[in-house]
Amino acid sequence: MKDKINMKTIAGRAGVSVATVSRVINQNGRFSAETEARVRHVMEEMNYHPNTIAKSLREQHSRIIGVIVPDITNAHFAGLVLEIEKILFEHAYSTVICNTNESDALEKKHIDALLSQRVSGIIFISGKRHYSLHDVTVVYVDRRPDNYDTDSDCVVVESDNESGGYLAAECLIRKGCKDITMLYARTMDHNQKMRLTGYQKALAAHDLAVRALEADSVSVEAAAAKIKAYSRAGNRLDGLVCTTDLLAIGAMIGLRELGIGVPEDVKITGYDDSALATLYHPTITSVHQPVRDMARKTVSLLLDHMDGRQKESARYVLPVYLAERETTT
Amino acid sequence: MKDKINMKTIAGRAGVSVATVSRVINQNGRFSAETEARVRHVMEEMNYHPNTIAKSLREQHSRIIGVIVPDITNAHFAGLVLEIEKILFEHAYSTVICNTNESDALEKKHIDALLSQRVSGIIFISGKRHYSLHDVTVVYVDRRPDNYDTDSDCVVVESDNESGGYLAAECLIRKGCKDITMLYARTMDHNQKMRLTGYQKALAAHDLAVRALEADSVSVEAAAAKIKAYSRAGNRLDGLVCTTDLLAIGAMIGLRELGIGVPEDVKITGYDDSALATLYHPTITSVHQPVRDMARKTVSLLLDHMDGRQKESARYVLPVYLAERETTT
DNA sequence: TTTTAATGAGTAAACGTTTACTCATGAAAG
DNA sequence: CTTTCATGAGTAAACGTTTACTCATTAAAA
Repeated sequence: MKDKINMKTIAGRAGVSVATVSRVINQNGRFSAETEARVRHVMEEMNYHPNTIAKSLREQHSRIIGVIVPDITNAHFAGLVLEIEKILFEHAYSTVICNTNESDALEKKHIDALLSQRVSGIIFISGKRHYSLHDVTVVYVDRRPDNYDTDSDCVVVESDNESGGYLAAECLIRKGCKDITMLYARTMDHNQKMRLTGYQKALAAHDLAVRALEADSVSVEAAAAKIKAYSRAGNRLDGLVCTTDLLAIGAMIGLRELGIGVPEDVKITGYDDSALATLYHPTITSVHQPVRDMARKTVSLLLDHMDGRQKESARYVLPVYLAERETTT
Repeated sequence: MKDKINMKTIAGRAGVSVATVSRVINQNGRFSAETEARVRHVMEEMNYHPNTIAKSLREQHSRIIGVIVPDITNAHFAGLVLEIEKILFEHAYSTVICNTNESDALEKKHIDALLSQRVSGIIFISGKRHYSLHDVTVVYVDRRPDNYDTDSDCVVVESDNESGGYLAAECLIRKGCKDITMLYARTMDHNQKMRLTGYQKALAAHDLAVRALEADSVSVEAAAAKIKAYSRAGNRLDGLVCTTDLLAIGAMIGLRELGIGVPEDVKITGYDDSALATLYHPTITSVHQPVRDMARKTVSLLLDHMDGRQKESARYVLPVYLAERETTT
């Protein structure tokens, strides 16, 4: 094993003390230009990388942010992670990713591991519960924790789900639909509820009857089954607001099997504006969430709270828009 | 600021020395059952989490693995990351995610940051270049680095792209296609080339003419444009092997605009067996890569090399299979 | 009873940084 | 010529662990 190279090595080779090397690296205290040049040269030569672990120990913070996400495979979450990681890296933070696979036990384990790592902060993407982690600043994005109301010191960044539901429903109404239904999945979190609320408000505003269908799960099969059952039962239907692009696709598959055309007979909206929405045939009208803005806001809030620049808890709701496509023409 | 709790705090409260606390935590040396109970109780009580940073500094390794990925948004990469993170976590390793966005400069920066963090290992997902990082063990997955041949100490896990190309072509031949073409994207890496090779071998084995189309990029639009131009130029076509599901979808969109039916007039295969393949209409026959196995193999190789249990470089090629669906019926 | 061995637990050094003190040098000010 | 002050750079403590040495106590062996 060849001997470790550390500051002492560099200092020795450059004929200075470790303190001076540290000062050069961090552009801190005082040092002459020629000292700097000599130190830098040796560092290059030996391909030296300052040991972040020792630095973290000394400085008492790790410059690591933990990101807890239910499933990185979900395109919407992946988009958020991508942006968050990018922005954090620009601020010289590393991102450690934690997949919980929706398991509470796994989430707990991940949190413990992050606390042991003395992460500078934690971002929960679509986190269900609010943990009051005393020593570390926490931001929730994409979903307000279920116990939001009870506990106050909680920072949340969401998109405007109620408006999303409203916009989708309003679009169908504008296109002349009279028998509109919403299709959501059984596992209904706060976001889904808000979308439902928006949908209800839009219909009420136009004196239309409010109906809703609950699929057993957020899957193509469940959506197809539900919509087929609904249609076969003789219910009239010419507009469908889905809480997810996947549900919209499932619905279309179900309707196709019944020989019902989209958008001729039934117009449909999805939610999330995922890649699917533009690739599918017909292309899907979908509510677009400002993923990049959400990531930006999340990171800036996190950094502000970490610096102590801001203390109060807050909730930010970012605007959405409707991307109109073939399913509503 | 309330005072830090560390081993000394715990030791004091439990009436033992820090060494004993450490031994209890790590189940190392000797200690009595009642001492253990007392220590554990105090730890619980104070909600103590051992400081990984100090531990890492002392033990000279971080138990962090860096995963460098071009784009976490790509479903295939996201799947790999998900599995890798899961397996690593089971082995008590953390995963720090590094998106390079295909930028060499960013990749370099990420590598420097990882080396400074003294990561225990680095996994390159679909990495272009092979870096000889002396101090850290490296495994490449999904793609063999371009300079693989020149440098020897390099561990690679791939799936069998040549077989994939062969299987896809063979399926079309079996279904009676005579005028078969491959559609690939200009940015052709080693994997794409292997798929092309497999395709060529299959056609040659059945004495069929080998043709290939190059789309300007791996996008729906480029694929649609290319396939329309090819068809309008009067070329016969009844089978199409695409190197990506996205290209397959693009091709179908282009053909649809020309009134050409899939699979009646032209049969098509995709590659990656992404979510799109089963959701699209018609569902897409696609080559399935063993993502989970690749992740497992990658992690086990990494751990073995880190332990020094294995030293030699190696290349592992995992088998693929063809998921047949509507586009080839 | 004496010797030997096993057990439980403490002491202190080391890991690689950062930074509060310190100090020598030389220039400017008196 | 003395005093003051800015500059450049070194010394050593601290961050929170782990672990090689200790050593006292007690049990087993002789």
